[in-house]
Amino acid sequence: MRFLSELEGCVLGLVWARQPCTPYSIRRQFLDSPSPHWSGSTGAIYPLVVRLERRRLIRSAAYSQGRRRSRVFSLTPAGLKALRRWLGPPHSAETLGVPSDPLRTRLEFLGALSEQQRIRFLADAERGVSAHLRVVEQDCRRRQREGDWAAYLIALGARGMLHARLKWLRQSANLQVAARPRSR
Amino acid sequence: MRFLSELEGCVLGLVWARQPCTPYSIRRQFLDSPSPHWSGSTGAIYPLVVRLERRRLIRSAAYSQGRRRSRVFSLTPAGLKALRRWLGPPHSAETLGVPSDPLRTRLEFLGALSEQQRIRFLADAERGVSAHLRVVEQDCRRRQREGDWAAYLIALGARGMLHARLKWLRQSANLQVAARPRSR
DNA sequence: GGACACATGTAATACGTTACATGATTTT
DNA sequence: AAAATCATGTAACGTATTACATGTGTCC
Repeated sequence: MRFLSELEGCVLGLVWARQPCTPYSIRRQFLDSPSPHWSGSTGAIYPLVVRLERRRLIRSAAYSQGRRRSRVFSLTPAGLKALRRWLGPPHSAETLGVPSDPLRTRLEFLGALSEQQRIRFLADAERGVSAHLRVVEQDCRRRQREGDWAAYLIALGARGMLHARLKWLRQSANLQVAARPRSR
Repeated sequence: MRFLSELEGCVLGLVWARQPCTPYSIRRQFLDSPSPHWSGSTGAIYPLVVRLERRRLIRSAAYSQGRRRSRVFSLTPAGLKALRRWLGPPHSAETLGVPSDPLRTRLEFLGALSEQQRIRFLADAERGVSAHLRVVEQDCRRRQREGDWAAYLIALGARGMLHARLKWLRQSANLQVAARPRSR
């Protein structure tokens, strides 16, 4: 019984949540997601659902609308079991550990910029994160109104993360990173 | 002038920060990093530095210690330019957007667990994140003492993110996700 | 001097991305 | 009817991971 990758687990979860559903509706979720981590590219999704079906974690039923023919997926009992196992507990260190953050990665090398560039780096980042935060906050309120609690919690998590990031960026600016010339 | 990937930019930054340095010392950074995002596997690092050298972003000098022979890398002017370009500003949407979080991904499908499992999920996550937070906080204090401001800021960022996550997990538990049976 | 970690790689494998291809449906 | 979009794929490509291979230094 092999482990599921992040993407596999996520797709399995999406099938669980909206079964029966077409492969495209799964893909749509990734395309519409505000998180840019997965592109939801065709070359990722279509082969993946084939793999999941071969492993008997999902099964498909023929489905057609008008002249267009497709199929809809649903979870098998083994699929539900695999999903639960993937979800945890227990949680792995990769799940619990510090999530990666491209902005944090970059800040480590801020010293490679000129002082002026550093100031612009931080200002641009703060502006950009603020903008994203506003979008997520709106999303948050919408989901709360709609009463979909799972979606609301996810939005809350995203909001908290952006909020923490923004606070941290301001802290960084205050700590006068800009005051430490170290350009080489 | 092609764009740098995350890993390429990061490695370039590491070379910038510690030049002249051996490929292994680069790899060491990933192996020792508390963030589990990149494994620092040999098959990733060694071919990557070769690529960077072929693109004339870094250059190597022969170097030997005793009977063991190796090479040390340093940034070329083009490499510094590429690093600065990768760092930004301007920042891309992928850099600024909501960072991915395996825990958040999983929470979306919490309804697939039984109520008891959900409670354990949240408790286990809270415990695990707390443990990580303590480690990061200690790291934070150490770096502050050592006076390496760049490293301190990174640790602060990691701490803030874990802190936000923990707060969110408690919020989630309080919002009684556990009270919504939706198992299928 | 044998065991083990250090240091540097290569090969097989897996998988996500981009680009391309194709037919159905909707819009103009 | 032409154009755009929806929906479903396949192929080529790049690259990160694991596993394997090899030689050096250190420790008992």
